[in-house]
Amino acid sequence: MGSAHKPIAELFSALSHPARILILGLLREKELSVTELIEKTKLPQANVSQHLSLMRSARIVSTRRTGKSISYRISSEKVGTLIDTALSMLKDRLKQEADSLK
Amino acid sequence: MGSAHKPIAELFSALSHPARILILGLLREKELSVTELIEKTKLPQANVSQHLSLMRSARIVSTRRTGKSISYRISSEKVGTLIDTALSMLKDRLKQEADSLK
DNA sequence: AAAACATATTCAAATATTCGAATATGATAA
DNA sequence: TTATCATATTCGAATATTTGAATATGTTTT
Repeated sequence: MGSAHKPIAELFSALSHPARILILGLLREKELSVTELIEKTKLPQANVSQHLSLMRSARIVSTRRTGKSISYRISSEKVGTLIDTALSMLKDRLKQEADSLK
Repeated sequence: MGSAHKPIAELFSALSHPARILILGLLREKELSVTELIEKTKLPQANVSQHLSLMRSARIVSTRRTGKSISYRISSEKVGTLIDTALSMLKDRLKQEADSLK
């Protein structure tokens, strides 16, 4: 298996902003419209739309029209896996730090 | 479980550069000195050192002195898991694309 | 058709990241 | 100690990302 470094880095790059992690956390529960995401995140409309657009380009979310609005959803369960693994690493660190205090 | 969005984003950020993915790929096989990493990656010394320093700050690699040189290694198998999951997502996409060509 | 609503895009300013060149530090060998 | 080897840091320029404000587009409702 060759050298997929750039695409891998791009994938992680799409995950490398707190607002996007927040949005993905919400989308993990259920698909949501842009308006709902704006309400739940308290972020400005343009900002939410920009982050969604970036994640859509990176293909970590996808969309469908649902009546008036547009719903976003996570495009693969593996996105959730990535976030869970990252979270698990952070927890490991906390445990390590606690342990090293004796 | 609270809102660890920033640390999670920072972790992914540390993974969001092709040179760093390349380096991590090499370190997955075995721990390597900076000199060895420079040779294997063909990247300039300062550049390698900068990327290593960044990953060290992000705690995805750690170091030890080994005789003359300093060896870097991946600080958790979960870093490998993240990369594998990302790779797997990319493969899924290729399959999808192939399938959608009939 | 006009108004209202939902979402996207553009633009420029602010901020952050990356890079190479040069220099600095630190350890070992002579 | 001086020289050499291995690694790190600093600096400024180039590039990329993020943001808010404004505007545009597209869809429904009236």
